[in-house]
This record gives sequence, structure tokens and C-alpha cells, in this order.
Amino acid sequence: MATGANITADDVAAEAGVSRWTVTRAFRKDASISAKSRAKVMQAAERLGYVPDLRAASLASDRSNLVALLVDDFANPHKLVMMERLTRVMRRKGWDTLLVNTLDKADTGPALLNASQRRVDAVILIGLQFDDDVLAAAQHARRFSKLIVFARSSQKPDTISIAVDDVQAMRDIAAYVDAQGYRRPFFVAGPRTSSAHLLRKETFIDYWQQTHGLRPDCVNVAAYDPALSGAVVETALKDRARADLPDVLVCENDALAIGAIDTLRHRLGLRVPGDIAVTGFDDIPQADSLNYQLTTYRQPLDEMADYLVEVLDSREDRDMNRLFRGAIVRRDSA
Amino acid sequence: MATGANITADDVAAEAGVSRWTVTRAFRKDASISAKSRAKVMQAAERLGYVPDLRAASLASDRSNLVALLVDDFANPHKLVMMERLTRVMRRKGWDTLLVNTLDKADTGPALLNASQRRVDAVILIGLQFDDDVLAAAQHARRFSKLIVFARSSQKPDTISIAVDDVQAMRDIAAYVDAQGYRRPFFVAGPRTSSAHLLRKETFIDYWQQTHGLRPDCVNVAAYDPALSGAVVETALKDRARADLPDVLVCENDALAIGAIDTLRHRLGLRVPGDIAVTGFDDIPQADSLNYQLTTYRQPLDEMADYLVEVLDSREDRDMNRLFRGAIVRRDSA
DNA sequence: TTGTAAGCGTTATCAC
DNA sequence: GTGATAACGCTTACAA
Repeated sequence: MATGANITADDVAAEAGVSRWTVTRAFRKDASISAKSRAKVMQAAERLGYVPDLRAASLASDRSNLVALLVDDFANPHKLVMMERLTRVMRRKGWDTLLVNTLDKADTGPALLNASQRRVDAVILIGLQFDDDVLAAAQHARRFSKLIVFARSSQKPDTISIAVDDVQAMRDIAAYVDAQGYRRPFFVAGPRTSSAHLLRKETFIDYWQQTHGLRPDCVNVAAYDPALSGAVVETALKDRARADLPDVLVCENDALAIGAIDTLRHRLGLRVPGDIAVTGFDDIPQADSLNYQLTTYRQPLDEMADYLVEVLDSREDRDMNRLFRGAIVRRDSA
Repeated sequence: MATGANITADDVAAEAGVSRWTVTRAFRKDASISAKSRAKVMQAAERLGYVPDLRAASLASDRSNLVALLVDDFANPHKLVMMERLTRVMRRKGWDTLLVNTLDKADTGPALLNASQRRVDAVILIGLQFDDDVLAAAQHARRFSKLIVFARSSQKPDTISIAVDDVQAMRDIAAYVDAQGYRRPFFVAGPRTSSAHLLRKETFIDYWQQTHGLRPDCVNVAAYDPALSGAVVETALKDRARADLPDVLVCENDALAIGAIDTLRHRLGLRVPGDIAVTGFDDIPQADSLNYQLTTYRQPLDEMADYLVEVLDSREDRDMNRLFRGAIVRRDSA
């Protein structure tokens, strides 16, 4: 076990009969080194089982090639999709990922401190509890140069936001629902309270007021949790007369939508989309299942991830916020 | 931004009027240091915005307090549950997590190398493609002392396996299904091929042969993917006469079970559990949804995670494999 | 193209 | 209880 522990570049240098610095060079793609030297070094390294120590490299160069990924809400399946995509793209480009589970809202500060101690080059936030005020309060712990908010828009200065254009997206959804002929929309919103979070809901309501002069009903669910969403929807709808029921539930994301569908079908005895249509947001894998066939909105995650590594690589200091445009994924639910 | 970059222990020492080593001591829980000195140091550190550099600490002490988590199958929702649990428990105990997305089967070696370069104290494998042969081939890249296989049993020496007792678990499930009166069982297995992976399937078949003298039908699904599972089940059952259909589908895990349920209901027009019952394994969040109410088997993840950190903390070299016993979670699907 | 020497910010060891 | 000093393994000038 632990084959050849503590083999250093010096050992390899001795074995290959060169200097330590030449060993280092051999391990870099760019480097002015003769093919012969490199071969000699590589063979010696192989023989000895040398593995460069990135801690030391990072300490000396002040670049860690490490990025902290702060995640708070592991209940939403979309998190898994994002984590897969981000770690895949980053690893391909030479960035390692420090996964930090932000235990609860109060833990944001400690989590950032954690990342700082590892001297990560950047911190990526994917989550919902990272309100701008939380971020502001936690900023003093910063010892990294880039704070990136992924898949959520943020107004905070000193922060790079890579997200879908919520206003555009929700207008697309509203227009789609409208075009399908639904006239009694009902919005199922998530737990967000700060202004940056209300964009989807507000956009949807605005659209409806402007085009049809009516204000859609809304409910707020305290977490992006399907079961909770179902409970809230049930409470809101169970005592309504059939004629008073909405004809479409527009949900802030798929997790809420799926919980809503389950409740409509299994608690309220309604058909989806027969009696009530439902839309989501995110296009999680489940949305494509036979059972849900959820009409939803897909963010261009690949593009967003590619841009993310571009940001990581960049040394620029200009504004790097970027909004992307996704597309409706039309299925049977609406 | 990057408030007070490069504040080191020396700076704090100067500010507080003590030596660097005293600063270090102040930051440890155990330490022979006077309360007065500590207070002085902490104030100075606060004033300067000092954040200890864990890279340097790790380099000097040869303990990184970093653990690599290798994940290969992001399609299974259970992965999200495990990641949450592990990162939560580890973080509470002072262990940071390096998340490595094992891109494909051939990437196992490079992924381990990646971890080695960061000098992680241990590597945890949660995934299915980590066959024992892959592990063996990749071992030469080891530069960490502990290789832990989590939630999957492994026969490999030099490896610590923390898992549920598959034989015991599958016997429990088989006995349950038997006691419920089902007599035409059908097993839906995952993609695993090596012997360590076949435990659940073999145990189930053995049980049935010994107790009823019959060999249940089986299908293999090439990935733990609900859609794929559904397709395989559909192919296997669609041409059968009603009387030839199984009365229960015992699935190797919940992902397969959920895909199977969708297909039974939406493709084959069967009721679950009315016409065919279904069982799963893992108890993923979805299993408890109104739509599935899946009878499944829960692994004692908290206990397992607690034991994991115990293993991480341990300096012992004895055999640390451990099998846990879970419990059936009885719901409506069987 | 290659080598030398001085850091990088801690911890460990040993004195005091 | 506290303080020097030598590692730890690499990178970065700069010199050869």
C-alpha cells in the first residue's frame, strides 16, 4: 500500500541525473526542455512511482487550481445534474472541486472560511439560501478572488453571476401557457424572499396582468420539496368548487411541479393535463419520465459550464456576469 | 476584494507581540497556552483578517484532512442522498471533501491520480463501475493510505468496505415478498457483472429455489436508469399472457423500481400494486412520494457515515470492513 | 536548455 | 508556557 511514499522531485532528479527544476519542467506541457531529458525524467518518475504534490505546488505558485462548490439544497434533483456537469467540465480543464455542504443558513460564513483556508481560486455557489445579504455578511472571510453564483441571478457587486435570464424565460413560459389557451393560471413559487428571487413569480404575474388584466393566484412553498409543494397545493385547492379550480399550475421549478402533479392526481382525483395542466422549470431527468412528461424549461447548462471555466481561466477584472437563454421543453403536461 | 491577502501567522505574531508558534497554538483546541496569550493572538488575527493556510499546514504535517469522494453514476438519485450525508458528517468532524467525477470507466486511474496529487488522507468510492479489477489496476497510483468502498461490498484486500449486508437484506426482502403471498417473482437486476455485484440477485434466486423450488425470471438492465429499466421490463413482459405475468417485481434498487412502475402503469396498463407489486432498494426520497409509495429497503446511512469518520480518524491497520443491517420500509407498492 | 538559491506558510523538535 | 530553527516539496527568478 501507499506505494513509494514520499518520492519527491528531488528523488526523481537524482535517479535521472538532472536537477529538480528539470523534473518539474518535464511534467509541464509547455516547457523548454529537450525530448531526451524529458524521456529520462519520465522514465525515472515511472520507475520510482513519483506523483507531484499539488499542495506544495500551490503553496509556491499561489494558484491552487481548486474551486469550492458550495451546495445547500440537496433535496432538489437538479443539484445532482448541475454538480455532474460542473465537475465534468472543470475536471477536463484541470480544475479540482472542493465540495462544501452548507449545512444551514448560518453555516454560509464558516463554509466560505473553509474554502478560504484551502486557498481555492474561486467559490461557486449553487443554491438558494445564498441571499445577497448572507453573501455580504460573509464577504469578510474571503481569501479567494472570484465569487461565482451559478444558475441564479445576483445583483451583488463583487460577484459573478452565470444564470439563465429569468425574465425572458418566464415570459416564454407565460406566452406558451397563454397560447395554449389556459386562462386561469396559478403560480407555485418557492421559498425565496429577497428581490432577486422573486423574478420568476413577478414576471409571470406582470405578464398576466398586462395581457389579460388579471392577477393569477399564487402560493409560496417553504422549500423546493415535492412533498411540501404537494401539501401546499392541496391546501390551496381542496375546498374549491370544480369551476373555481385553475386550469394550469405554473411552477417555479420541476421539484415543485412534480409534487403538485402527484397531489392533483392522488389527492384531488384530478387528471393532468386533462383537468389541470402543469409546467415546471429546469428539466430534471424525472420530467421526462412516462409518469410526468412535464412541460418545462431547460437551461443551457453546457454552455453555462463552458463559460464558467472561461471565467475561471480569465485574469480580467471587468464585469463577467452573463445571462443565458434556455428553451421550453414541450411535453404532455401542458 | 480578497481582503487582507497574504496575512500570515508571522504578521499576526508581530501584531500580537508573540512568536509564530504561539499563534499556531492559539488556533488549536488542545494546546498549552495561557488564556491571555490566546486572547491577544485571536484579537490580532481578527484585526488583520488572518486565515490559516491549510496547504502549508498539510504540507508540514503530512495530514491533509482532505478526503476524495469518487462518484461515477450521477443518474441515481441515491447518490445525492449519500453525498449529502457524507459531506455533512465529515464536515462536522473536520474533514473536507474533494469531489471527483469519474468521467467513465477508463477514468478511474486518472481520478485516483488526481486525488493522490492532492495528497488526500483517504479515498471514498461510491459508485458501481469501480469493479475490483479496475481498483486493482489503479492501485499503483496510490499515494493515500485508505481506500474506502462505501455502500457496496468489496472483496478486495487493501480496501475498507462499509456497506449493508446484501445477503441479509435480500433475504429479508425475499421473505417479506414470500409472506405477502406473492408466488411469481421476477427479478430486475442492474448492470453489475462481477461476482461482488451479483449478491442481491443470487441471494434472491437461491431463496426462491430453496423455499419453493422454482427459479424466478430475471432481466438485467445495463444502467441504474429508470427509463432504461422501464424499456427492459416492457420488452420482457409485453407479449406475455395475463396469466403468465409475474405478481411481483423485485428490483435491485429504487431507480430500477421506479422505471418499472412507470412502464407497468403507462405502457402495459397494469395497476401497481393491484396487478403487479414492486419492491426497490435504497429508499430514495421519491420512494415516499404519493405516486410511488414504494416498498423498499433502507440502509442505515447515518450509522454508516458515523463509522466512516471513525475509520478516517483511526490509525489502526487491522481489518475495518463492516457490514450493516438495514430494514424494510413497508409502503403500498408490495 | 539547464542549474542554483530563495522563498511559500505552516508544523515539529528541541531548547529555554 | 514560550520561542528559535529546520523541515515539507514545489515554483520562481536569475544565472550559467
